[in-house]
Amino acid sequence: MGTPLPRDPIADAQRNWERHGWGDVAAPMAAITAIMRTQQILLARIETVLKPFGLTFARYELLALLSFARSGALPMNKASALLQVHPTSVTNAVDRLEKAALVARSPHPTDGRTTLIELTAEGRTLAKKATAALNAEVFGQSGFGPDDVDHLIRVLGTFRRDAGDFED
Amino acid sequence: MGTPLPRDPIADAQRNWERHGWGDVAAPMAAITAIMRTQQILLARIETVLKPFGLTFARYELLALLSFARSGALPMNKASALLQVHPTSVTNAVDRLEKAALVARSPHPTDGRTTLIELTAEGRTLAKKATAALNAEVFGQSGFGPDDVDHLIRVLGTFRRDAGDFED
DNA sequence: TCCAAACCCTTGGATGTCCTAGTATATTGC
DNA sequence: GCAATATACTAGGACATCCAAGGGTTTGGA
Repeated sequence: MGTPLPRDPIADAQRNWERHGWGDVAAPMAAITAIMRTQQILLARIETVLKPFGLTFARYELLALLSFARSGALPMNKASALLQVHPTSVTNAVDRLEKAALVARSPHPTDGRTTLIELTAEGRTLAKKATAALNAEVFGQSGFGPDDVDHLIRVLGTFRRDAGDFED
Repeated sequence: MGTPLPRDPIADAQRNWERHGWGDVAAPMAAITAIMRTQQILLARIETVLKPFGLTFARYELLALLSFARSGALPMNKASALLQVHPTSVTNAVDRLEKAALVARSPHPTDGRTTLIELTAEGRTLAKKATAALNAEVFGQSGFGPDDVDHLIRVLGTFRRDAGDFED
């Protein structure tokens, strides 16, 4: 959380794995650990950019998703599926966004079980601003070169498909 | 979280970005989002394997780290630095591991501020078993090919170094 | 027709992460 | 030698995620 370490702790872990006779899985272990750490770093950057907007990444993702919906509204279960998080996480996010008047709940016109989430005008405005900030300060300066970006998209896309995220 | 989606939600997001004039950052956005989602999938797999051992990933990481320490003991601040998590997260993990009799706190011999964490015999045994399970069920079946693993290690290693994780 | 099964959302609980602040111990500088 | 600063850990709070369980609504088969 502070000063850079003198050595890469993940490379050290990989060496430890090899030293203990697990050389056959040391590399995948290191790759997976690196993904976990990279996610942590990226999430921290994103949260830093979103904080001035009063948003967290979870809430931003929901706002962004709604802003792309044709009607500006989505059923909660649909949002849960598209964001690939547990339904209770959506409930949680909607509760907070609704308190902030960025989204509103409304009953589904024909299905009494379903609740629709809809962007408010403020919500739409804030989503635009937050997206501009993220594009400028995170996505536009990811540190990944174009070739690496393409490779990541391809490799992780295959991984996610194999994991059952989508069929496409 | 359920059935596979008909289409890749991240590819859809990338298309939405492009459609709204953010084509220059759409690809990095997709790559970063893919990293976040991949981390989520991997973490879920890991937690599933560790659950029978009564461990979470956070606690496992601490046990594994200690099992590689020469003396079998580490100062909490050292563990925090190596695991790259906030000191309070280590306090939290140690609290629970200590309750489970897997680690023990002891005072540092010369520095009264420092607390050492030490593996118990049970802790060392459990760490071995959990590592074997993770190697067999997660790292050994990551789904990443050898070339992809090497590429991920290299690209994410550069990213982490640039992000200030280490100097090496 | 009507009741069981399926589905949708919410509540409550467990965990983990971070931040802020507070207490105790070391180190430093005058 | 002592006060000011730095370091180490912990307590409390805000958020996020998941799981388990409960109450309301729909659907579908007997």
